[in-house]
Amino acid sequence: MDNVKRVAKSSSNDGVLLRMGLNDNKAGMEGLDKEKINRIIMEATKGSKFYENELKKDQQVNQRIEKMMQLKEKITAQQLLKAQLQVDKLVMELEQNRNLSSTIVHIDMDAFYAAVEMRDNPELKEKPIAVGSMSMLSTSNYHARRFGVRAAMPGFIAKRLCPHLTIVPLNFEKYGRVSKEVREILAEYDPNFMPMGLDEAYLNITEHLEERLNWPEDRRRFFFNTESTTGGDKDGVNMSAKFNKDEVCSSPVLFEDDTSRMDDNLEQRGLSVENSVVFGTSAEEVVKEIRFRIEQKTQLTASAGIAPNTMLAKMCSDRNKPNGQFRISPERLAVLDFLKDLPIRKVPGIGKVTEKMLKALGIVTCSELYHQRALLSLLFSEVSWRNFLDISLGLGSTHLEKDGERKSMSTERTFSEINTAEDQYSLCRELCRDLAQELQKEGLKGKTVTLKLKNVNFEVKTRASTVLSSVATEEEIFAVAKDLLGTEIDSVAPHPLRIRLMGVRVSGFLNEEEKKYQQKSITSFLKSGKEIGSLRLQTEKSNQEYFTKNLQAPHRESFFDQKRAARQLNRENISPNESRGKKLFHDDKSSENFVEETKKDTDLQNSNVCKIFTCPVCFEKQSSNNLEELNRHIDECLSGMYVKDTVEISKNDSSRENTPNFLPQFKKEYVDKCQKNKTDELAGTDQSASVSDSSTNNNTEKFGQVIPDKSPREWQPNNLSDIARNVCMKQCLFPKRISQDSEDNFGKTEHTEGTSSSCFFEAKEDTVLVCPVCNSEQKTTNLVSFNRHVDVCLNKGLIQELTEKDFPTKTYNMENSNRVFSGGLSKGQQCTNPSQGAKRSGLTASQSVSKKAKSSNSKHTIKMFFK
DNA sequence: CAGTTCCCG
DNA sequence: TTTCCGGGAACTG
Repeated sequence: MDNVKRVAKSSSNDGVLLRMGLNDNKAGMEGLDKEKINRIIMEATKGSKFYENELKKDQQVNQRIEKMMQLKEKITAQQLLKAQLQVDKLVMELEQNRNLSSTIVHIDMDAFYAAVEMRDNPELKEKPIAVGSMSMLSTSNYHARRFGVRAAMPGFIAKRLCPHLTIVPLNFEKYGRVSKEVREILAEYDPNFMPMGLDEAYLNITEHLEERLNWPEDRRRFFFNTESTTGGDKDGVNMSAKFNKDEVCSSPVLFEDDTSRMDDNLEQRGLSVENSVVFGTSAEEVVKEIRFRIEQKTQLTASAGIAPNTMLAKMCSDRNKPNGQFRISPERLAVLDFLKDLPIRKVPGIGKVTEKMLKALGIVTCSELYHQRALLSLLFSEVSWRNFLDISLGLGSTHLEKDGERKSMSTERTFSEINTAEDQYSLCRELCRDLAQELQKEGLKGKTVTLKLKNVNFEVKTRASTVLSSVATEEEIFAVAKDLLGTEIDSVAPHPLRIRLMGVRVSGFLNEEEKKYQQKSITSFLKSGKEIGSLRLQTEKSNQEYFTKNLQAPHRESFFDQKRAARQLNRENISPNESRGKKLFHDDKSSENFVEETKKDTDLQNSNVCKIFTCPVCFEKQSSNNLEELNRHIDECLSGMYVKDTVEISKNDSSRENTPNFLPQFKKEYVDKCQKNKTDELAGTDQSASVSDSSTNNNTEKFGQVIPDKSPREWQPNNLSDIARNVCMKQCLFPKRISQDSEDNFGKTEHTEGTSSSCFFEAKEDTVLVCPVCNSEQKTTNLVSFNRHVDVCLNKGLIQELTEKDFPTKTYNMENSNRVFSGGLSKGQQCTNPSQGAKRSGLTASQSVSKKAKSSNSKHTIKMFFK
């Protein structure tokens, strides 16, 4: 309760400042006059619309926290105990699969944009500078940071903090060029390295390290660039410089690391006859070499982190910033030690909001995150708490997956207030045009169009619409977007819609197959069909007059108009190609003609002509005048799916008809079982529970240990061998988040109706579960019971096997357990290294079974999974 | 699927 | 005067 109150009361000013990145502990503000900075910012901020909105958002977060705290109050000791058990089973599994064999490097250019600008303009060197505009800064140099000037701060506020601040406009082209130079170097160490934006990258140097061992010294020797750089000496001896002699950013501190390597380096430097240096073969040396080469080539410094996975590497690169590096040695204890007092905010993926939520639970550091794992598993979604758990154990992905296909593309613009419909429509069209161009570059077509609006009070709204035929061209996107916009304009009418930002996004891209299908499908026919008298498909809104008027009306002179003019020019060049397809039924159509046409459409629509559509395939009159339904019908007609679908649907329906009779009884059984399970567990008579409960071991508590807690409530280690434990874990079910409205009993929390997220505790009613061990059909469809049965079966077999073969207890033999377990594993477990693969590596065993089970009506789904 | 929120650079 | 842009992912209804 204290917590609830405290959160609710927490001063809103603090909240806003936090939001604005001031108290942001992500980057330290060494020796700053924090008070003063905060005061200045408050003065510049208070009373603005922006500030009001920040307050509002802050309140929303507070409400979320309050809700969470209420939920927390309801959690019983039993629930927590059970969660602890389950989470700790998982912890053991995760520990077992911990992979420390990769060497991942995160490279982060120091104050990248600012550094580039300083390099290219000597006058800026000693000054506080920021890159961006008066309304927004992208980054600042370290000098400016001392005044509290930071990335993502509006320039005018920065100016108040630091009146001498020089603001340099962005020049992405230049940064891109520099970035490319850096990437060329990185590629030599890992051809598959993963760039993250212009100034960051991950490398997997595991292979390089191996090869490097056999390299001759000369291959690790690099020369100072005497053309244009300092040459890596702190005290000057500037080996420069055609030009740029004086403006080298910060003095490199390349060999200033902690280790004994330092002597070697000194030695190497001595040997290097003033202008070359040889790097060693360790990971640290490799990274020093990379940073050295980056600096020689670009005169810019980088920071780096070395660790067994990407998450850790990223946090490492932050440690000795700027121009430093840090390594976590690939040992479990080193990892845990690094995390011990690390504030969660430093973890990539944990931002302001999450930080605040966790803080409300008393969690600030990663070790606290670990200690509260059971509670978190009850308060947060599966994805979230699993992520928290990974964080607190220092687990992350150990390989660099190349970023997959793009999922959406968007463009948006901020401007000073626009409040007339015509301006808004033309702006919208312009955005669509931009977007269409970009889409075309990548040859993408999407089915969902999202319109984003931010009103003058900084409130953001998004409106989306998914259409059957995918869109790609300006007209196609605009056709959807203008409807969305129209709805919004109407919704505030008769008041004007006052916006400061508009954006258009296209998502739901077609895959290759769908593209093919799309091509031969009716789409183009349909689209042109709207010009055929009998098929008027365009639906128009009441604000249509605005729209038509708008495009014919003269425009204000503005940035956008200029841009539009430029684009128009551009467009005219490409339009012959672009619209060839559609000209089947059009004669030459410029956008003006298009407007005329929509107007006609509107007229027709308004006068109630053409209410009934006729399918152009089967020539049947359609009962609905809904465009989408018609489209669907036609698509189905075309692909012949219609017939097939009907058959399938009716089949399914009949099978569903059986369930109602079955259901009530089943439910009763279920509830009974839950009740029983509950008492079983408490009494410790349940077989699977007793395995883990029969403990003799009492480890001392240490953060991150497999068996960490002495508290009687905590899970205690058992005296089974690792292999037995592991198999036991394989069957582990994870706690389900307690939902807001589930204040009822223990068993019931697990059970909610069909479609809910609790599905993974329960198979579909009409499935039959077959135990993969004893091969007998199980009566229950409750996965908890089922899993328990399998546990029991397995343990029997295992214990037998263990006594027979006398396994060494220490070494865990995956192969063997797979064998023992063969048939019992589902997809997720075939992977030898679950949870460390993909960024969010999907489902665990029990989930994937049940999710599949749920998604299918087939009686044999579960059986299949055990094949 | 639609809408919103969070997070990152 | 003045508080960005674009993208992915997750959650909710």
